[in-house]
Amino acid sequence: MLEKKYNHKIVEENKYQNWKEKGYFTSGDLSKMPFAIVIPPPNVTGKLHLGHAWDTTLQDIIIRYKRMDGYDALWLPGMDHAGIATQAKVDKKLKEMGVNPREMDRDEWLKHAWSWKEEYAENIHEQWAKMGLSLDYTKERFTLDEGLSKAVRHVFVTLYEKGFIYRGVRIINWDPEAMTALSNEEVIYKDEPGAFYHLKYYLEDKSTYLEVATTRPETLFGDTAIAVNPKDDRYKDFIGKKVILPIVNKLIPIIGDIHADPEFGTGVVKITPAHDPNDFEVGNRHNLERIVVMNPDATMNENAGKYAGMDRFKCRKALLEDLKKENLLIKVEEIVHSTPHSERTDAIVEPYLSKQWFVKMRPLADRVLENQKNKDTKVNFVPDRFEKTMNHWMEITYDWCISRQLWWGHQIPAWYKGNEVYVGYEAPKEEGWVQDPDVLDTWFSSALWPFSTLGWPEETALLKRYYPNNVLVTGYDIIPFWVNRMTFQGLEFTDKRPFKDCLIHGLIRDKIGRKMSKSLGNGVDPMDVIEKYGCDALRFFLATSSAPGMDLRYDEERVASTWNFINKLWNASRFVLMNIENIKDTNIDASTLSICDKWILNKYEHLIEKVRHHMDTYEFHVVGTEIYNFIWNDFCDWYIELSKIDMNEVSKKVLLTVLDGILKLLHPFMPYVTEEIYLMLPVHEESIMTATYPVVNKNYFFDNTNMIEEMIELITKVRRIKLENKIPNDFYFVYEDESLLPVKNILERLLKIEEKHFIKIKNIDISNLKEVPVAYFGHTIYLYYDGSVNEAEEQMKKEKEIERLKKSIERRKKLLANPGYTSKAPANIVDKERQDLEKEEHELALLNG
RNA sequence: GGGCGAUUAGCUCAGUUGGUUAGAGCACCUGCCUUACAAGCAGGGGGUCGUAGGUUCGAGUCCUACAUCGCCCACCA
Repeated sequence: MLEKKYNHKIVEENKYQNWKEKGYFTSGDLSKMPFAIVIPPPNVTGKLHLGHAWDTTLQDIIIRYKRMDGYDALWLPGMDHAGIATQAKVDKKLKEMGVNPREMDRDEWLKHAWSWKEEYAENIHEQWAKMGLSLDYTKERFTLDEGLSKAVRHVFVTLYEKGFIYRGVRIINWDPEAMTALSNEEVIYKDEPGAFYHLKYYLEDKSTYLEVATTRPETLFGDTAIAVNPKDDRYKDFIGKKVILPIVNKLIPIIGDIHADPEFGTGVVKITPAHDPNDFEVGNRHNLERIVVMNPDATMNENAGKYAGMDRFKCRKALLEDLKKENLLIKVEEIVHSTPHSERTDAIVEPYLSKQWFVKMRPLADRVLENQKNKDTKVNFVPDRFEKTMNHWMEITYDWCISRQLWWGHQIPAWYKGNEVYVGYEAPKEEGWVQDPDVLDTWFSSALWPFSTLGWPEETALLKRYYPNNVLVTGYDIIPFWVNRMTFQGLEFTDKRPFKDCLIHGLIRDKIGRKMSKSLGNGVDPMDVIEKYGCDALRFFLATSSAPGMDLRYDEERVASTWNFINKLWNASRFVLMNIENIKDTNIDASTLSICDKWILNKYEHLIEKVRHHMDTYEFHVVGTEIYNFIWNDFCDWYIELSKIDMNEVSKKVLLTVLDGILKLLHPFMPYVTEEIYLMLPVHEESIMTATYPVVNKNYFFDNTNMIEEMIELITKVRRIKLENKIPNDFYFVYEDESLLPVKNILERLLKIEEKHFIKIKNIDISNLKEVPVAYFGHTIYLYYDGSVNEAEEQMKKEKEIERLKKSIERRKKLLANPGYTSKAPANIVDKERQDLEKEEHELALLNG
């Protein structure tokens, strides 16, 4: 027998290990239709947070549903080496141990990194298990494993040979802390207070000066021109003359270039081609020299003269002092401007001239845009508005900087010998070739994940069977980094979309809507939630608390209320199990069903229909609401109560049928508690995981169960009247016609009517008692009771009710008199309106006596 | 500057192709320890759906404008 209260700790113990050992998570049954999802590989940098819990819960729900529904369901697990993030963590750890990681041998450093990876991978495995995720571990991959590395090399070499990968000197985003290049997507702009420094650039003859406004004065050592707009009347005559670069005291030209916006600042802009992407372009147009003024760690280099060796911000301060002394600083205008930060280290990113590897994006992006026009081959975003996010990115994207000055990652398969470059799978045989020390952007390998994990570039059986994947589930914040790149690489290398559907969810926030972050200290560890409320409660909460694509606020009260729901299910199951011990099957002769049995079976079959539909459209919040309402309101509040009145073999089988079904419907959401209860049913499979997802049984569609709905309305109404009028329990229930006799027992029980007080109207003289007529669906019953109190109060209530009915009746009559309504609205809607009108007229007539 | 989302009960959120009296959880009020469950049961109160127009027989839902909040992208000398 079940415990009286649901205990998630006992229920969740040992089940995962058992499922895993029995091989329920393993895909590969070729007799079934394939269905595949690859997990978004978490970084091996730390603990999984609630966002991961949400993302993986959604996937597990889909995969468990499909598996029970007869598919060969593959959910492929894996992790991401997360280049810059992991390297930063490993470095930090080494520094804490008193070691300077940059002075280490690369191979020695990598040993530390791999042991870090092993440690964190184990943590992640433990957390996946706690979450109950039905991952096929036999196919687990890691982005740095041999097969995936081979895929990465193949892609690099192929794109290089096609001319889609090139090496060049460009302005890139430089992270001076991690000392590596970054892609645009890895730069986060934050509004921060700063200043516009207005400087004097004197003309060669010192006759006058031009006022230049800059936010980064320390880059002036790299100035090789100043620019004005050729159409700017204030300055156009200066074009071709020269100015004296402050402090440096060398001459640089004044050029005319449209980059200078007459509306912005002073209209005069200093040009620093090696430290600004726009200036770089200007420099190209005017053949300007590029002078790099900083070292990779963002200290000033020898081109900064006496400031060499200073940090860029210390240099700024010192330089401003000197400018002031020389009377070259006009003013300091305080402004707020957006400052680029590194996503991983938060260091202020320096636009930096540097030789890097790039992917030429235009042809790859155009192919995606073209493919999205074909509804049979495009990636279907859910909700579909997120397609715009991808398409917009494809329209404006420019070349992707893929080289990173790191050790943790796929080393670039390029070798140099003098000025010669070789790109290939293996090092050239001859002596003297040196491999590029850089590694590839983490996202370069992640972009191949849907197919590289299945053995590509080999034409493996797995690839043929599970590619394209059926659905990818991720948050909208990852679309630019990952979804977009998987899509163009998928199309380029497999000629197919990587996945048919892309289910997008939002971000998880704290109770007052803030992003969860370490600095705010508002993060919630899913393992703590599981400890307190259980995995099933957390999963159901996460999956059903928001509409697709919307953000989700973590609210512990709601998790607690989910726990209550599970407890309700637990106790309903307890009741059923207590009553069906002798039942051996669920075979029911339909002719023996009572009207109550029919009523619940009919509702149950319609539930299956709705649930399947919303599961297929990923509307898990609707599924949750439907199941919740069915279990709590229909099954527990009514059917179980009704079944107590006349418990028999048939109703026992109905109880079992419905319980069995709701456990299966709930299993994808709540794997543990459903398994626990399911295995106690008198009829069951080896595990609920191997049971079949409920299919609609049309034999249990009944269209004549309205009587139960009417009875429920009557009971509710009488209960209310009893409570409102303080009617004592020895009241009389008086009926006029005999339509209620079939449910006499039910009424007596649920309304607590004494048997001898359930009477036909003429049978007894109760004229000394107070009478309350109750109308329901065209019929009337009367309550008689000793009610000498509250005469005035009741009269008021009665008048209020009459007023309400009159208004409502008037509204309905007006509506039904409107030919536009009756001719255009659907017939069933109009009929309902007529019926409701009749009902209300009947009620009004009663109240008016 | 471009795009997207949100605005519904005290709080957190749902609301399917428009169907006319807008739902849930939590909180609140009343009455109950009824033999599955008091973390429960039986009832109840509470919203002019951000504002202003429009389309329609009918608008929370569709259109236009505006407001407030948030996010993304671009720019930022």
